[in-house]
Amino acid sequence: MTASPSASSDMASSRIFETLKQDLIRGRFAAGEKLAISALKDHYRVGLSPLREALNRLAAYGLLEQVNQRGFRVPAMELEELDDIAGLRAQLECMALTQAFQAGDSEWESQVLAAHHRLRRADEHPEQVEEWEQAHLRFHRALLASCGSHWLLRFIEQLHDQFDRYRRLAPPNPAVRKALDRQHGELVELALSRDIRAARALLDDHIRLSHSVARGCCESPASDDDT
Amino acid sequence: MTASPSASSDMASSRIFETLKQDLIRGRFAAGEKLAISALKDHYRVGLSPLREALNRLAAYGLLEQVNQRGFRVPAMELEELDDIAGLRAQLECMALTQAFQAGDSEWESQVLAAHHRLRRADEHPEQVEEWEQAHLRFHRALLASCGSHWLLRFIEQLHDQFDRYRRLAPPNPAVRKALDRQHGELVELALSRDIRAARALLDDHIRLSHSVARGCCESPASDDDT
DNA sequence: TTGAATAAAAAAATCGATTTTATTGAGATG
DNA sequence: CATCTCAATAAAATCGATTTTTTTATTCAA
Repeated sequence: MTASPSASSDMASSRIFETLKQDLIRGRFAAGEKLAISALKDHYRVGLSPLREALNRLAAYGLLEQVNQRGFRVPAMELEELDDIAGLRAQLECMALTQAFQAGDSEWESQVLAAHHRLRRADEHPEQVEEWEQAHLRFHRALLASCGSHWLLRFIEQLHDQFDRYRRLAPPNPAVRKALDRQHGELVELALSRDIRAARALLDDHIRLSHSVARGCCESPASDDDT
Repeated sequence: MTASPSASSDMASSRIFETLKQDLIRGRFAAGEKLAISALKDHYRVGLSPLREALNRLAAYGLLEQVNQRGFRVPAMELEELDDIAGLRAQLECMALTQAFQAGDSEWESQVLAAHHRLRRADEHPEQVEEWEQAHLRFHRALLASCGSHWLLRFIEQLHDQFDRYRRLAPPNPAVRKALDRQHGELVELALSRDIRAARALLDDHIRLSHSVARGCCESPASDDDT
């Protein structure tokens, strides 16, 4: 482990929080599923207290729902919500992009370039899915990092996690991946040239494309008992 | 049960969460203060487990900060952050307002009128601060409720709570209160006439006014040891 | 006097057990 | 046959005690 600095120094509740968060985003649990706390306890080899604290944090974050005296459940996945998440994500990220372009200095440019380079490297190993996912997340983070608004970045991160829950349902598609990657490259160029208008349009397209892919995959399970 | 559905049926951790949340927003704890868990336990008469779960949720919500093995602390209050919160709040609320005006039906209009009426009633009793605060929050909620985006409303609520932490520091000011209340009335009229442009400008002013008042109060303590 | 090392105290985090609440299913009743 | 009651079971929530970590206080050497 080179990249993650504070993995072993964190307390148990933080570790299990991160692990559970990733597993939820990766779709390891079925949507709507009720979490059996003692089963989680055994599976993740953690005590009850750290586990419950992590579950509470995840509920506050929106990756779990807490029902009064009935424990925790994985939120249902609905087409309507995906549209909401994607639409708002596009708006907020365009907002942040504008501010990032206006405030970004050369250090920001360097970080964007570096993150893009790592993303391209990760692209060379399609079998290492999680590596690419992390590089992808970090690229988008780097692009908006200089926007100056702590809270805007926080909300965007939250929406990104929510969006990924849906996006990750879709099977890998090389053609789409290729198109998205071209857009990443173009975004870097537009960042360096500070072309706000073009970059906004491109980022909007970028999210729209991911959205439509996720949408196609989200529809099918819902229409099972509906058509 | 008509008005307060799940007040007494909630479990202890939810009750203490709400109580602590209100106390944090009301400024009962000093900014930057470290929370002594066992003191809280005694003060609120709750057990350790529900208390810790509530603290974890509040940290995920952004009303507390958790330091690795060092417990919880109240976030510092900085002018810079207030500006961030107010600016983003204005942008997100204007966004929601536009969508609310476009999607709002007559039921929404009724709820806005009802909430405004309750706010005016609460205004008649300036000594009951909390009543007014609740009515005020509910009015702004009602105004945006029909915007159609669950996640946008969620973020706006979160920002509102953060903003109130700052706003509540300022001493009551009848003149300001009067100006704000006039704006509430004008917002209702513009909602009924669906004048999006004017309403956006007014809401922006509304937040800007609150912001400048809070700003004036936030500056003084910071400049104590700085000038 | 300062500063590192260490012991004592306090606080946070975690564990195991208990209490409370929801769920299930068998038997009674209409 | 459906529905209701009530015990039995399972699960969630909470408690009290223990373990781990940090903070404070103290000692001793430079």
